[in-house]
Amino acid sequence: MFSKACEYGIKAMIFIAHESEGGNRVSLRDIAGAIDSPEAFTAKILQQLRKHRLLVSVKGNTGGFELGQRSSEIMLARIVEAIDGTKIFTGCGLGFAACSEDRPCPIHHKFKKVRDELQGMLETTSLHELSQGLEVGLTFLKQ
Amino acid sequence: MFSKACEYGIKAMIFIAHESEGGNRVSLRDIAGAIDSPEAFTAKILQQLRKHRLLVSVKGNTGGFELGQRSSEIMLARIVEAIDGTKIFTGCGLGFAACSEDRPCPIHHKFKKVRDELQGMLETTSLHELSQGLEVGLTFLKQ
DNA sequence: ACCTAATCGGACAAATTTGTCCGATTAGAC
DNA sequence: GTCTAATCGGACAAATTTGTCCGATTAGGT
Repeated sequence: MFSKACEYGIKAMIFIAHESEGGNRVSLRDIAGAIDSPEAFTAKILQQLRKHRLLVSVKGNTGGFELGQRSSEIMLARIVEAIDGTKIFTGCGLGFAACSEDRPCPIHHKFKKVRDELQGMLETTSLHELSQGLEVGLTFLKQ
Repeated sequence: MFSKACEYGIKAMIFIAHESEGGNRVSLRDIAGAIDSPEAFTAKILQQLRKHRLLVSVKGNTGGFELGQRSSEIMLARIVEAIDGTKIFTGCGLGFAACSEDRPCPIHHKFKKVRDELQGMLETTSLHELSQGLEVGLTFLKQ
């Protein structure tokens, strides 16, 4: 469904949101440790998120990452878009570039319904909401 | 969403269903031509589908492929399963192997809802239904 | 000034997915 | 029997995704 990079990206953003409720900056090492991801690979993904302004980074001795906006304003859809692009929201289920209402593939209408529900879910779920689940111990970022 | 192999597999099965309404056998060459797929790669995918009894193949001069069951009995879910496995139906949105109701990842509940709708769609959509759209010119296997 | 701990970026490596090639086998048509 | 057109299977190649390494830069602490 999502790429590995996107999975790491979502986990990282949730962790950063959770840790920086009090405005704390988080280091790459802490992030990779918290979400069990390869550090160098995670760094690449955080760079992508920074370029999309979802993160702010600070270099130097006490540097690290913070959210680029308030956690309640960052929706999952923005993270997925930044890493995997919009194909998951708009792409054809059978991979056609020009599949459309006018010239639909055989599964177009049925697939669109599911795709739209996925997009709706991602567009309405904020990091704030997800970090709260962590806070109260209802959900987990590690297994 | 689906792998390229799975996309080809679905297209191929819809085409075979459509062509063999009258019991006609279809050659690999015809299939790959009809769905614009690389012939040798498509052959591998058809072998997988045959091993899962979704197809029957006949070797020799007048050989080719036919459906292993009636088109109304073959649901999309069986094809996806045969090629991509069941991870798309049961897998965690963040990639955890042991994500569950007991120890859910942060997006577990919201993701499960979408995943279940996808599965429901695939479980209730038959090849017969899809080949009818082709027949009346409402849908297309090529662009 | 120097040390240290952090991000940044480019080049590289490994793994997976996608795609190709070719020889072996099969069976119908003549 | 021979020719031909088809599937079958294994080895290989290309492309993409995932992951690693390392040197450069940055800035705080002493």
